[in-house]
Amino acid sequence: MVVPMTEASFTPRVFSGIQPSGGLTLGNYLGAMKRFVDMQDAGAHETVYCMVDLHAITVWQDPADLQKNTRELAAGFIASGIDPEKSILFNQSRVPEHAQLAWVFNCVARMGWMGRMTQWKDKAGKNAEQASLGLFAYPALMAADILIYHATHVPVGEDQKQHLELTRDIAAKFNHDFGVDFFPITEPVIEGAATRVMSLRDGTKKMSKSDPSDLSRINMTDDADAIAKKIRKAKTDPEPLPSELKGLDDRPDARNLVNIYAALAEVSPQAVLDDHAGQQFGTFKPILAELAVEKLAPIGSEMSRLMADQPEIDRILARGAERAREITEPILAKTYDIVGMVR
RNA sequence: AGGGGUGUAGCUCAGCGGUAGAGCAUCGGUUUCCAAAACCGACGGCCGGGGGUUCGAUCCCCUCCGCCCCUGCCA
Repeated sequence: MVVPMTEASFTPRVFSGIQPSGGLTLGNYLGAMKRFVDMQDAGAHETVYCMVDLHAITVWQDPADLQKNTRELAAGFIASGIDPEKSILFNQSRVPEHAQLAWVFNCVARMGWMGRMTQWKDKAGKNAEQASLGLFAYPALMAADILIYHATHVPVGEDQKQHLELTRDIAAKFNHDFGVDFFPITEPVIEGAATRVMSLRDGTKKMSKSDPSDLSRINMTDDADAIAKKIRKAKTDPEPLPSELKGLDDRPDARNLVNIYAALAEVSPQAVLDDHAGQQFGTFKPILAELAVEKLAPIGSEMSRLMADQPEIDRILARGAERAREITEPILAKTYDIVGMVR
């Protein structure tokens, strides 16, 4: 594998990872998976998608659950439209170069950089003493995830922007320290109209797998009845749908349902209002439920079909890892050369 | 490492020798165009683990584990 040495000649390549920590929701699907599929199908970049199990264990994971969640996430990727031949799909721990490059980056990154990460401060908080060392070092592993592929583009949500900045800092410091132009300065791909899917019980909170109420979220494994029920019980207000988006400004719950409809139907929110302005929720909800069932139930059943064939999933991931290593092995080897490891 | 505190339902806590209770959360019902609010109801706990005293331990004693605070040690 030829390692391109100038910005212009880096292979256009997208890397993105999702933690297999369980509970794929509609938010993951509309916010990430669907975009991953679009990028894959657009064909402008090579696409590398990874279940980051090594990141997951920065906080406690039950081993049996972790295995199940990893396979379920893989099933979710495939059911959502990721083609394991078009894209490279695998779980992180199967490609050891991630962890190996992360160690090198641990020695490039500075404690101070890590300590400033807002996600670290949020998650560890005042209990930093009992947080794992891995949670602190997390951003260095993430930088390795990206740079072991020389990824030029990474789709990032607002919450990951700071980590990508750090990835760029690490790449720049590495290049500077060793006097090379080896790692690309990865560009963020900011989603335009990012679909932020909010809780069905509280339109001001993000839809989350950890919300105590299962009615607050739609799981990708929910069947048609569950999907319909959750939409029927979703929080709303007493007003009919407005004809203009402005009318949703202070109606987070209503806006959320409109946004979900728009994302599922692949139209703009305004287009949804054009069709449904004046409707009461008693009318709108069943229509939305029907749409959601139509779009999501097939994905859910495909997931369970795949989950029933575990050897097939494992085979796909093993194959994905093989393909990944064709990229990562030469880049790690070159990195070791640069750093001065005798091989 | 030493001293002190603490560990009871998902969460915050009450109980303190006779095998547990509240609020909130969750779920269901009534209501409502659907929801929300309100009201009604339900679910939910080897009372951190082990040992001991006792007729009997969540409650007393010992020990282990986890967490919090202070001091020290190390750097």
